[in-house]
Amino acid sequence: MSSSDKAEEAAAKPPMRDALVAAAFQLFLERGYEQTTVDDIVALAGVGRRSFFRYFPSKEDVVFPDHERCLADMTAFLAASGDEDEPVRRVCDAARLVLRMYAENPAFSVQRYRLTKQVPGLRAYELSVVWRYERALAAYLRARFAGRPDGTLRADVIAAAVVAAHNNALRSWLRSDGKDDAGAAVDHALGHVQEAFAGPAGPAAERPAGDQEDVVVVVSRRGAPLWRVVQEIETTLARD
Amino acid sequence: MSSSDKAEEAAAKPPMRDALVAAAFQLFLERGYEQTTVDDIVALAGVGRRSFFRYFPSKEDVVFPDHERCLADMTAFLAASGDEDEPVRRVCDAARLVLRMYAENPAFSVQRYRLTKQVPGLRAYELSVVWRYERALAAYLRARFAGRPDGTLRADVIAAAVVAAHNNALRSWLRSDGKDDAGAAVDHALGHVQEAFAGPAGPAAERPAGDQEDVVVVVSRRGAPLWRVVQEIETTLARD
DNA sequence: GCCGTGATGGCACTCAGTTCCCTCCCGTGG
DNA sequence: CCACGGGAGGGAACTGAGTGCCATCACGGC
Repeated sequence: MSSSDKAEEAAAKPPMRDALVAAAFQLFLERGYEQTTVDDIVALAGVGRRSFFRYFPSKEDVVFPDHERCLADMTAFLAASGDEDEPVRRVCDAARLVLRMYAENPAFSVQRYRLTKQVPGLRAYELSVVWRYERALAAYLRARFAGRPDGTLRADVIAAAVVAAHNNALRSWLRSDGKDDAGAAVDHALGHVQEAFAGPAGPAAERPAGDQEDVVVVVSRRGAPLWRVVQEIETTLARD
Repeated sequence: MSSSDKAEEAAAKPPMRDALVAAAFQLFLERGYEQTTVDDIVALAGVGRRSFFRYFPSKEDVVFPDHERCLADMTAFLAASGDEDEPVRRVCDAARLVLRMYAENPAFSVQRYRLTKQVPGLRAYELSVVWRYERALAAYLRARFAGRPDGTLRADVIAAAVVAAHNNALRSWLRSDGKDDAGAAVDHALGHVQEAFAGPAGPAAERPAGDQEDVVVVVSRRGAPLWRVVQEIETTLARD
């Protein structure tokens, strides 16, 4: 048996880390997050209290054991992108990396979602994690939009919109207990964002289908005098 | 002197609360946030330790003493809005309430900005505050978009974009030490968001210059496929 | 056999936040 | 004038997260 333990340890780099996560979630689901102390966790895992804080900087970190790696993956993904890509599409693909991480362990993700939904402290921690993703996306877009007027503004807004769309789809998937098609939901949500931000500052995004006409649509309500419509068209075209 | 103290106490509802904020910021600026303990603050303010936690649920709260009131103002503002308003414009105006709060005390806001920029714990706390603003905006938009396809998605994305644009302008104003024109910067930033989201579900905002004729102008950005343009016309005419 | 290194356990400490109880002040009613 | 009550503040003691320091143990090289 000792040899099999040895093999398991060799397979998984940090057996202790996984044991702590398992023990922590068992207790969190039994008694709740705040009713569980770090001493409880290390007692169940059979390790010393000090070792817990060697693997997790804080009690909250044990709830999000793989976000650090995912964040590193995202920054690497963005850093490895060439200049030929459409930036908005690129950050949408980066966001899909996060979804993939959630989808790798649906049961775990759903459990964690239920926890974070009801524990304010965990919600706050999750916000700081999401914020780091958003800043990674924004930094990439800022670099791509550098020099453009309102480049940083545009970068920040698009990053926030991408994160919000991703989270909207992710949460509805989590609420479905992982039954829905997460990939399709995120694709759909990110599609809306790409539509909204495809044009104004980028060198025209290639549309998936259709042509690249410069389209201005003017809809006049019933009863508007024609000269007003013309005026609207003129002022609209004068802008930008 | 005791009578003057009495007068001061009568003037400001919570003299103790203000004294704690003043003492806290004095020490935070002297030694830094993490190097200042709650005991230091109450010692300088000359009050008991227990009283600190009577006024502020946590040490972080003393850094954001007026956000609770501002959040209440925003929810009241949104709740008091009639159905005739353009929702996107309405949430932009709600966001301006936050800017106004910052602009009321420029020196204080700049000091706080410098603190939150370098203390991770305060940044995390600020994120949770901002998140509550964003949820208030999103809840309003969700109610307004109820029934529309992808209504909640659109609400979440717009709320996130509005908050991001507001924060972008706010931060650049804070970095200028309160010298720039904060109102103009925020107007400009929010204008971009309104432009980006004027189309798909809400008819465009009325142009700033010009009168209020019944003319609705929908601008579809260059590069939009023709089927999208047709869809815009249909949905715009279908409403109202 | 000796030593350096890295992983772990254990102990004591700081500090945030809470609980419980005390005192003081002030107004009110007898 | 006094008794009473309630609210604001003070203070001791406690819990629990997170840290620093050191002892221990396993392992591999010499």
